[in-house]
Amino acid sequence: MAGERVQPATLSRSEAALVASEGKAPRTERGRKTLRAILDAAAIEFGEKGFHEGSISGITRRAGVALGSFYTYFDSKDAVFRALVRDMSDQVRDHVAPAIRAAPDQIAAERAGLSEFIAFVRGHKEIYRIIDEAEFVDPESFRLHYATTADRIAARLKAGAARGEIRADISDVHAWAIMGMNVFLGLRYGVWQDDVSPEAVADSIAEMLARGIGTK
Amino acid sequence: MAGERVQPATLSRSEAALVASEGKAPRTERGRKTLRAILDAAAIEFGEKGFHEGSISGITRRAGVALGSFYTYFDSKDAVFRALVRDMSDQVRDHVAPAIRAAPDQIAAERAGLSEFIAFVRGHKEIYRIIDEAEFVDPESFRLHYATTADRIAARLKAGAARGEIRADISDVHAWAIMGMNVFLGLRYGVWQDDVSPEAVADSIAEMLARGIGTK
Amino acid sequence: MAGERVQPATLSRSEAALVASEGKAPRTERGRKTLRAILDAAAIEFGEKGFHEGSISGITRRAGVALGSFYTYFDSKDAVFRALVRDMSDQVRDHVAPAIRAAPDQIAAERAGLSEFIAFVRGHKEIYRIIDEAEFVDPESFRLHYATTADRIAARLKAGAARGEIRADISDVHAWAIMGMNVFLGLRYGVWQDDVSPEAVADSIAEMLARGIGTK
Amino acid sequence: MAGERVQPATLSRSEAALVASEGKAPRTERGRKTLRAILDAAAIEFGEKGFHEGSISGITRRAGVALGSFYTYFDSKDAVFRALVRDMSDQVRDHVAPAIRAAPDQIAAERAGLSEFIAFVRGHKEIYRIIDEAEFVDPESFRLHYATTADRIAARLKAGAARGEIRADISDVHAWAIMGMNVFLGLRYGVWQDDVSPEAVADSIAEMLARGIGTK
DNA sequence: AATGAATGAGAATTCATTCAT
DNA sequence: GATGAATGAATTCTCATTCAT
Repeated sequence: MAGERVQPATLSRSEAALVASEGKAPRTERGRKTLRAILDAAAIEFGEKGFHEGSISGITRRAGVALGSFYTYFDSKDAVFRALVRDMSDQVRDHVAPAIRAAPDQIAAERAGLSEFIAFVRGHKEIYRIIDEAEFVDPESFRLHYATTADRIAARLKAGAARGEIRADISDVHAWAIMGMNVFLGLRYGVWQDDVSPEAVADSIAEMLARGIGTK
Repeated sequence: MAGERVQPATLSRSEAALVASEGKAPRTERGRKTLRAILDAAAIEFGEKGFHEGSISGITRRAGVALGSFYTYFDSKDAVFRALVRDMSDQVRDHVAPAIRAAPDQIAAERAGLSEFIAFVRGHKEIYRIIDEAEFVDPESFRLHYATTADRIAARLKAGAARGEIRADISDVHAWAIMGMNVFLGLRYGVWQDDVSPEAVADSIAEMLARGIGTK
Repeated sequence: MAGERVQPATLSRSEAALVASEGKAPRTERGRKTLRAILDAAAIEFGEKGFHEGSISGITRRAGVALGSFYTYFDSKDAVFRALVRDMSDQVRDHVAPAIRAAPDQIAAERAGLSEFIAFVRGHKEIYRIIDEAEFVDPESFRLHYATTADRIAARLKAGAARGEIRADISDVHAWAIMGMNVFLGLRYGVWQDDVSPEAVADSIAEMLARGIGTK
Repeated sequence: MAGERVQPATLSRSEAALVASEGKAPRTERGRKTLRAILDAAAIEFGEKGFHEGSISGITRRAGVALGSFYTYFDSKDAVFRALVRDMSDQVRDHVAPAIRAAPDQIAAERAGLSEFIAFVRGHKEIYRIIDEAEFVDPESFRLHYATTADRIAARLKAGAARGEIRADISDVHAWAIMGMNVFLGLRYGVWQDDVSPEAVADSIAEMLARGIGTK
C-alpha cells in the first residue's frame, strides 16, 4: 500500500483546481514537480501513519524536499489533508463511474460499482485511513464525501426506478444502506482480507438487491 | 450529546473486569466513585473533542479530580480510550440485544435491531466518534468491535436460515452488508439528522431484506 | 546482589540511634519489624535502581507495606537515603576493622583491609551505587564518608610510623592515595569482575606499599 | 566552576564526530554555533546541578536559545549527557597526555600525569559531577571511561617495564590502583581543597611509586 | 523557489507527599 | 499504626509554523 503511486505524475486539471483552492498553485515546471512529490508523499505518510501521527517533516522527507518547501504549496497540515481527501474521493468516483455507466441495467450497475470499488480499494488501502480520519480532522470533507456519494446513489436508483428497473418505493434510506454495505464490504474484502473475490462479493449482494429492490 | 450519562453510576461486574484489564482496580468505595467519574468524563471529553484533541486534564477537570488521579486508574491516555471503546461496544450490544431476542422471526429481529440501534445512537452520539476513532488510536479494538459484530449477525442469520426464515445461501458477505447498512443508517438518521424516525428507516430496510434474503 | 539481607533482622543500638536521628523511632515490636522491612527494601531498591530511579512506592512494595507507612518512619526520600548511606558506611568499617586490628604490622593491616574490603563488596555490590550516589543526593554524607575513611587510614599510618613500620614522611596524601586505590580496586575486582581473588589483589598492593612506604 | 569555558568555541573534528554519533549534526554555520552554545551550557548546567536536578530548559536558557532548539541537536536529555561525558573524558586525556609523553622516564610520567590532572581538575571542577554521575545515568559511558583510562595506564606501565624503568611484575592491578589514587587525589586536592599544590602531591606519590614499582 | 534552523505552546506522565479513614 | 487514594508541581519531548539566507 505504501509504495504505490497514488496519482499520476502530473497535475490534471481538477487537481490543479483543487490545489489552487488551497491557495498556492505552482508557476514553474520545477514547482509542479515538487508539488506532485509532496502530494504523493502525503498520501503515503497519512496512509501509513494517519493524520495525527503523520508529520510534515515525514512528508517532506519522503518527498525529498526541505521542510520549508511544504509551505510553498500548502498553508497548513490541515490543508494538505483536505486536498488529499478530496482527491481520494474524486479518484474513487472516477474509477468506479465508467463501470456503472456501462452496465445494462440498474442492478447490474450496483454490482459493477461494488465490484470495482472493492478492486480499487485493494490497490489503494490507504483510502480508508484517509477518508475516515477526515471525520476527526475535517468533518466537513467527511460529510461532503458521504453525502455526495449517497446522493449519487440515490440519483442512480431514482433513474433506475424511472426506467422501471427498480421498485418505485425506494428512497434515500436505500441509498444510504447501499453505501454502507459497500463501505464495509470494501473494508472487509478489500482492505482487511482478500479471501473472497470482488466479483463473488458483488454477485451475492446484487442477487439480494435484485430481489430486494428490483422489479424482477 | 456531551452532558448525558453514559453509564450507570456504579461499576457493574463487566465494567470492573474491563477496568481491571487495564490494571488498576480501586480497592475502596471512594476509589470506585472516582474511577466512575473519570470514565464518564472521558466519554464526554473524547465524544466532544475526539481522542487527539481531548486531553487528560480535560477529563480530570470534568471529573472534578486532580490531574494525577487519572493515573491512579489508567496507565495512559490510550488505556482509557481502549477501556471506553470496549465499554461503548458492550453498551450497544447490550442495548440492542433484548429487542432482537424478542422478535418473532429473523427479519423482524433485523428490523428491531436496526431500529433500536438508531434510537440508541440518538442518545449516545459520541459513540461514533469514539468507536470510529479507534481505527486510528487502537486498531485492534476497532477490528475487534466490527469483527465481533459481524460474527454476531452472521450467527443470527445462520440460525434464521436453520429455522427456514432466511434463504439458505446467505453468508458472511450478507452479515457484513447488513452491518454496513446499519452503521451508515445510524450515522445518517441517528447522529446527523433525525428527519426520519428509526422505525420508518427500519421498516424500509426490513422490507428490502424480507424480499432480498427472506423466504417470504 | 538484590536479594541479600543487608542488615540483621533487628535494630542494633547504633541503627536505632541512626534512625532516631531521622526523627521517628518505632515504639512497638510490630513497628520495629516494619521499619526493618522498609530499610532492607530501600537498600535493595536503591541498590538496583539508584536514588532517582528508585521510588518510595517501589520500597513499600518490596517491603510489603502500604505506601503511607513509609512516612511513619521517615520524613522523606532523602531521609531514608541518608540513613542508608550512614548505615552502609558503618557496615564497611565494622566489617573490615577486625582484620585490620588483628594484623601483625601496618603493611599487613593494609593488605588485610583491602582484601576484606573487596570480599565484602562482592557480597554487597549495592554499596557503590548507594555511597557514590550520595555525591549527588546528599553531598554531606558523601564527604563525611570519605573524609572519615581517609582520616582513619591516616591515623593508622601515623601509628605505624610511630612504631617504625612505616616511613616517617608519610602524610594525608598517602592516606587519600590508599583510599583511592582501595575504592577502585573494590570496584574493578569486587563489583565488576571477580577474575582475580581479593587476596591476590591485596598481595600485589601490599608488596608495592611495603617498598613504597614501608621501612623494610 | 560554573562560568568557565569548558570547550573551545568551535567544534573540533572529534567533537563533530561525537555529536554526529548522537544523530544530528548541524549543516550550517549558524547551526554549528547553536550546538556549541548548547553543549557549553549543558556542561555548566549539569556541573552545577547534576543530571537529575539539571533541566533542558535550564540548558537552553543558559544557551540563550529556545527550548525546542535543544531537540534540533539532541534526541534526549540522556543524549547530551552521554555526549558530555565522552567529551569530558576526552578532554582530560588530551590535556594530560602531552606532559606524560614529555617525561624522561615512567615514574616521571606518572608524576607529571597526576600533577597535570589535579591542575586540570581545579579548572574544571564540574568534571567529577559529570563523569561520576554517569555511573547512574549512563553506566556504559562510566565503565568505558574508567576501563579505557586503566588500560592506558597499564599500557604505559608495560612499556616502562619493557624499558627497564618499572619492575617486571606489575599488572592491571597496579594500573587500577594508580587510577584510583589519581581520582581521589584529584577530588581531595583538586576539587575539594587546594591546600597542597598539585606538584607537592605528585612528588609524594612519585616517590612512593619509585620505590614501590620502580627499578631504582 | 528552496533550505533548514529556530521557535514555543502544549500535553502526557511521574511521584513525593499529605491526609481521611 | 496502617492504609491507599488524592494531589499538583515539575519536566521532558513533539511538531506545526515562521523566517532569514
